[in-house]
Order: sequence, then structure tokens, then C-alpha cells
Amino acid sequence: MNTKAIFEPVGHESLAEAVVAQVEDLIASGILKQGRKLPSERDLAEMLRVSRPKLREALQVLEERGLVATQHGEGTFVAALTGQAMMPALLALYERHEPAFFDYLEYRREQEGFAARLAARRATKADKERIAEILDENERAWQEQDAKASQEADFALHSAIVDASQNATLIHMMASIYELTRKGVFYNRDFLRTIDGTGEKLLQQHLELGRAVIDGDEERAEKAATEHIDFVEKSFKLGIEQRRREAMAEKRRILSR
Amino acid sequence: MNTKAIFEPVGHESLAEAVVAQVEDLIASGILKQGRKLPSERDLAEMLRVSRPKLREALQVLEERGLVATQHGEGTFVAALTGQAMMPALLALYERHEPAFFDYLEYRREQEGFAARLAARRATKADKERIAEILDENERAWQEQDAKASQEADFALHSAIVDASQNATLIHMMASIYELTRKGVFYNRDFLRTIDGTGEKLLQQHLELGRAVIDGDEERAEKAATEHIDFVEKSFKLGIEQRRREAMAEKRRILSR
DNA sequence: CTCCGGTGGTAAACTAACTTTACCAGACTT
DNA sequence: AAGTCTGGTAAAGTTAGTTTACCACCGGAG
Repeated sequence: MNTKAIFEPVGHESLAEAVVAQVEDLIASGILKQGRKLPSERDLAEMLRVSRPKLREALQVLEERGLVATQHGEGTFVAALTGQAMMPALLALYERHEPAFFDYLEYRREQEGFAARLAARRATKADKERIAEILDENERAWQEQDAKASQEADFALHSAIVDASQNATLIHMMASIYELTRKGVFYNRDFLRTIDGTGEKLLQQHLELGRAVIDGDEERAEKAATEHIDFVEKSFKLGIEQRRREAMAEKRRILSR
Repeated sequence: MNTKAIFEPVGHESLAEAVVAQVEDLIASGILKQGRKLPSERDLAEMLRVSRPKLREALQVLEERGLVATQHGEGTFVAALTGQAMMPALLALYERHEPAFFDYLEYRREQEGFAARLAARRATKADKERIAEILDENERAWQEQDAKASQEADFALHSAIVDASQNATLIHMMASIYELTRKGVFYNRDFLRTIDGTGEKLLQQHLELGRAVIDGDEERAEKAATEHIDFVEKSFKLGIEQRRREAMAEKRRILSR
């Protein structure tokens, strides 16, 4: 065995990329809030100890990603991330920033629990029928190993439960988040399914969640929702760790001297 | 409040640094083992997609850090890290690589448990007297708030217990590790003490460990040792997270608009 | 209204980092 | 002893980043 597969090409971070990363971190962590004006290019360049052209290069990347908007003669501002137009930008941001993703899950945990409780309390007959249909679709997709349909069904379930909560504000907020997550969900699900028997557990969790809402059991519904998110979070952390270890083990195996 | 404190100077990683980091990772994770020959500079430069001069710059840094040794006409080799001469290099490496540090703790957990069990079984009267003395010193240092003496006493306790295990190989291995950790311990302890009432808990754990050995209770001693390391690991993770959150909160506070 | 100081937008010349190419010197194989 | 591996070194060429300067747009002050 040779050692060639061990060493990977190393590309060093360009200066512009470093600047982009720093500003992205500030936005992703919520330190820089939407609409906020950034310091002028000259000032910011001095703060970051970077030349203005390179700073501008970084700002252009951020603008392309929809995270900031610049206005000639005015200044550059953090884009409005809660507006629907900005969704893809925030999603992409979360994909690049692992810690932000877990913050997002933490938030989801609260919201999903709240939504499930309200839904169990308030769901109309029509809501319950819709949820029941989705659960059937969920099981069908699982049995037929139809990954895409399964993902869509999962998505539909969460959406239907939020609808059943009858709270307009909640529906609006979560609609934004789901729209945002949609592409992310696909990626996430693909990743989750690579871990052991995670797929079936997720199905069971979704079934339990839906049935609890249909039964009108608030406590059970909230518990099912939060435990579901907890499981997702745990699975992600496990999966990330697992991948890291696998990558290292692979390198060790290659060397086996 | 202005926004100046938010943006920190950004220095981008030099190419040589990136190469150093990659090779360090391979060594720290144990993929590249001591004495192993690295590919030739020409090959390695090609693998890493880096020019040879820059690769050489990186190798020189690694050599200064004692991680590799190059021989004219022969090649460059991973230095013998278990040899006493190499200790500072590995220690410094662990300080720079967080994951490696936790791997180190995992290893310590097993070894300390083993040592404590053997010590409880085999400690002579002299061993027990020495351990008792160290425990007294430990308490004295704590009461007098003498941080330095407290650290030394902690160190002495672990060392004495390993000595009491009467296993030459174990003593030799742990002696290397302690020598390695010594400077690190200071740093670690300073960091640990910044977290809540950690200091007193550590004292209690050390007292329990020492007394269990003196009492000859193998099970209790092993449990005390592993739980001690578990606590240290948990505290570190907590402390790191805490610092991260504090840093972010500080930035938020500055903006408060 | 005009003007002025702030802002972003652009381009040129300059400097430092990195790459390419070439050649030298030690060490093993034949 | 020759050939070919290895690390050691230096020069020229290329790319990335900095500096400097000037232009265009906006909003408020006179």
C-alpha cells in the first residue's frame, strides 16, 4: 500500500474568503441583525486589516449569497433574512455553518413542541383526516423504499401539524422555516439515512407524532415532537462523528505497514 | 455604542501553515506513526498541490516543532514521539488540536482506572504513607488558596498512585505522559478553575481517589479515577462552550442598538 | 437651490506571496 | 564507479494582495 491517498490537496483560504467567513459567522449567530448597517468600506477595511479591494471582493460574494445589500452612496446593510426572498441565502448559510445548524435545531425543538401541543388541542376533523392521509403515505413510501416520497411525506406531516395549530403567526413563521429547510431537509435526510436503522426510527416517530395529534393528546404530542428533534440532533452529531472516524480509519488502513 | 469591537482583524492562513496543519493532524490522530517515512518532497508537493519551496517551508516548521526529522539524501521521518526528548512537541501538538486532546483524555481514563485498581491492590505501607501526605498537602493548598501548590499536589497524587501500582511498564508509560502533561496541566488547571466551583469538586475527587487506594478498595479506586477523568472532560467541554457563548454575548452587548 | 462630506465604484502602480525551473549535494543500489 | 533516488538552494516568472488616486451617488447644511 502506498501513502498517496493520505495526503489531500491543500488549498489555503484566500483573504476574501476569510472575510466572508467572519461576516457570515456574525450574521449566522445573530450578532448582526437584519437591516443593520455595516461600517463603511474604508472603516471596515481598516478594522479587518484588509485592503479595500479585497474587502469589496468579500462583500460582493456576500451580496451574491443574498446576505447583504449595498446601496451606492448609502452603505451596505444586512439583508432581511426573515423575508421569503432571503430563504435560500439563510439555508445555504446554515449548511456552511455547523454550529448555527444546531442552534436552528434547538429553535425547531421548541417550535415543533409548541405546534404539536396546539395541534392536539385544536385540530379540526379536516385537519385530522389530512394528517391520517399523510401518515398512510408515510408508511407506503417506507415500505416501497421510495426515499423521495418519504421525505416529502415527512415534510408534509410537519407542515400539516403546524396548520392544525390554528395559530396564524406560528403558521407563518414555520412556513418560512420549512420553505427554507426544504432543500436542506433533502440533504439532511440523505445524510441521516446513512446511519444505521435511523430511517425506521424516524418513521415510528412521525407515526407517533401524528397519532398523538389525532388522538388529541397534548402531552404525548409535544413529547413526540421534542423527542423527534432530539433524536435528529443526536443522530446528526453521531453521524458527523462517525464519518470523521471512518475517514481516519480509512487512512490508517491504507498505511497498514 | 459603535461596532468597532465586533470586527476582528482577519489574517488569512498562509499556504505553509495549511500544510503544517494537515501533517500535524495526521500525526496527532495517530495516522502517521513514529519513524514512518514521509513521501519525498517532490511527491508530497505534488500530492498536496503545493510548490516544493512552500512544502519545505512547512517541513522546516514541523522540524522546529520536533515532529519530524529530515536526513539529507534519505528522506524525512516522523519523529519518535514516545521518546522523552519529544515530549514538548507532542504536548504542544495537543494544545493546538482540540480533538486530539479529548482522545488523550479518553486514553488517560483507561490508564488511570487501571493504575488506581492496581494501586489499591498492591500499595505498600510506604506508598500509602506517601499518598496520605500528598492528600494532606492537597487540602492545605486548597485552604490557603495556593493554586500552584494545589496543582503540584494533584500532579504528585496521580504520580504516586501510578508508582503504587508496582507495574514497571505502566509506571514508565505514565511517567512519560505526566512529564508531557506537566506544563499542560498548569494550563488546563487554570482553565478549569475559571469554571464555577470546579476547584472544590476536583479536590474532593482527588481525596476520594487517594483514600480508596489507601483503604485498598479496588472497585472504589477505579471508579474514583475514571469518574475524575470523566468530570475533567465534561468540565472542559462545558468551559469551551461557555467561553464561546460569552464571547458571542459580549459582541451582542456591544451592538445593543 | 448649491455645496460638502459621507458613501460605494473603479482603475492603476506597487509589493509580497507563491510557483516554476534549474542545478547542487548526500546516500543508496547496481 | 554510475545511476538514481533523496534533500538543499537559488533564480526568474506568476499570481494575490496592497496602496493610491479619482469618480459617482446620496443626504443634509448653508
